[in-house]
Amino acid sequence: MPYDPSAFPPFAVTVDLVVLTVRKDALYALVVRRGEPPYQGRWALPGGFVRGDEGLEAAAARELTEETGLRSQALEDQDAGAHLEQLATYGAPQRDPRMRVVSVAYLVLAPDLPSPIAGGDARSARWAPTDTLLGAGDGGGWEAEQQVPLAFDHDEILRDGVERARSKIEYSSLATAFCPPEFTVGELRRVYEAVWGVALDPRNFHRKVTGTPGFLVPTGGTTTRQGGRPAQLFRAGGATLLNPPMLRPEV
Amino acid sequence: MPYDPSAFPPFAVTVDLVVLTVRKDALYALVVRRGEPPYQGRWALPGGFVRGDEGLEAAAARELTEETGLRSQALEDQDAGAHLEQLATYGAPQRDPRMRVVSVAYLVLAPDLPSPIAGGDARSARWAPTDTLLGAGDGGGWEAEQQVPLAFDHDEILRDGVERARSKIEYSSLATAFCPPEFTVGELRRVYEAVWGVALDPRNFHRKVTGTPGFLVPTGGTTTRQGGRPAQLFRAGGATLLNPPMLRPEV
DNA sequence: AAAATAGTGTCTTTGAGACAGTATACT
DNA sequence: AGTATACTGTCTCAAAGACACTATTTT
Repeated sequence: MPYDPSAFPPFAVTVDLVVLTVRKDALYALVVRRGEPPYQGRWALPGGFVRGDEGLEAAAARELTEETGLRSQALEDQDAGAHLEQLATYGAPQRDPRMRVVSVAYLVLAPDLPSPIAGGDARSARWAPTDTLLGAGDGGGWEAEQQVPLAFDHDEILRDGVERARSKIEYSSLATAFCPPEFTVGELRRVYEAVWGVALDPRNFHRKVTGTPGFLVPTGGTTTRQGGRPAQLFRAGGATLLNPPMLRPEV
Repeated sequence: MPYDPSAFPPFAVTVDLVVLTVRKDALYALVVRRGEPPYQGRWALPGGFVRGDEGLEAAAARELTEETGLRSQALEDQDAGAHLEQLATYGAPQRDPRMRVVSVAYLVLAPDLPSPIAGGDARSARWAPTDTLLGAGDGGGWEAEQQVPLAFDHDEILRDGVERARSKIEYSSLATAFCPPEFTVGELRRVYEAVWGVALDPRNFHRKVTGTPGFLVPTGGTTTRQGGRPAQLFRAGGATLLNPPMLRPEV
């Protein structure tokens, strides 16, 4: 089979973003309302075309900034900015009725933002609980939620993104990407509880997370923003892989 | 930013395959020799264009069959056929000097084949140790191996594929994909040792692997193909996720 | 007999999970 | 005082790793 560069079918390539955050003890995803057909009026994941001279991750970072005002952090860069990683690529022949589109999905983990969506059109973008978006409220049906599935195959993409986030916080320190730069052990625990949808023992969690080398670095400060006894403040340590890992209960 | 389907830059979309197998206690990858420029004469990962009416995984399975004669197993299907899963997508603007190409890489785990490459051109395809291909023989340099890097960004893709295989056999039963339909505990252990590049205690490995529910099912037969006391034969059990996982030493 | 591989048993250490109990804030 | 959150200590159980020992084959 010779490699014939002149005889290839043309594709459109897009990036779609699964932007997750934790608020009100639940996992939320960013969705935008579609203004044109197909799926006009339906909610969809933010995304757009990759430009002709632009890398895939650059396109994802650009869309992220355009839609949320968030800056993604380079993989090396610590602090400041959301975590961005490639999720998977979706290219079923009929996933877009107009033409052949291959979409490279990216996963973004961001701290809860004071201003919900900066830079975007507030009427056409919102944070929605992933449980609601995926129709898990009740038997898995959409009807009970009076909610309609996301456009295109975005339900599948979102489901894959949520599952990736759930498993990655087990063996990496990525849960800190959902937290502000300084956070308490209790706040980190609520991130795990929201993402996994389980309750964790606060005492064992505290002992485990502070005992894992490189995970947390105390900043010296304390806070009482949760009420109760003042809690020590931490920032993310240098470790990216956790050893031992955080184990998800009930497996 | 309106969604304008008429104004998208055209891309070529290809699939590239990281086909891994274990032979002679080492991890091998399938590479093909390029017949035309660019990178003429260099080794590359097998792959090709996605057709206009073809899904991505279908394209990967088709290329796999064309290059190796292997059939991939559907995700549901057990037995027979190699494991195939999406790895990642590579789309740097200049990764192909001729045009803009986005390549969706797939990872294939296959048992060692009696006939190295069935169906392909034997002179232009071969199995090569991943260590050699990645220049890990010696300080990471290519010179010592008298070997040249793979074409395009295929070194990066291969490295990602090997790393994915290494981590997936930890918490899934995928190591059995490297084994024939019936295999012994010792053969399975040699797979782990080859993929991870470490030595494992045969006794603890045996106790652990036979004690993990759903991992192995005894077939009743025995074999002495390894010499020594006859070993029980097993086939892969239904479990895909291992609990507890196999832990990679020295982490 | 010697060597090789298969398989079992036993001990020690580590870590997960349950949970008692103490510390320090707010109401 | 009562309650909420933070943190420490202790116990038990499960599993990992080290390794002695037995079993059954080939050379």
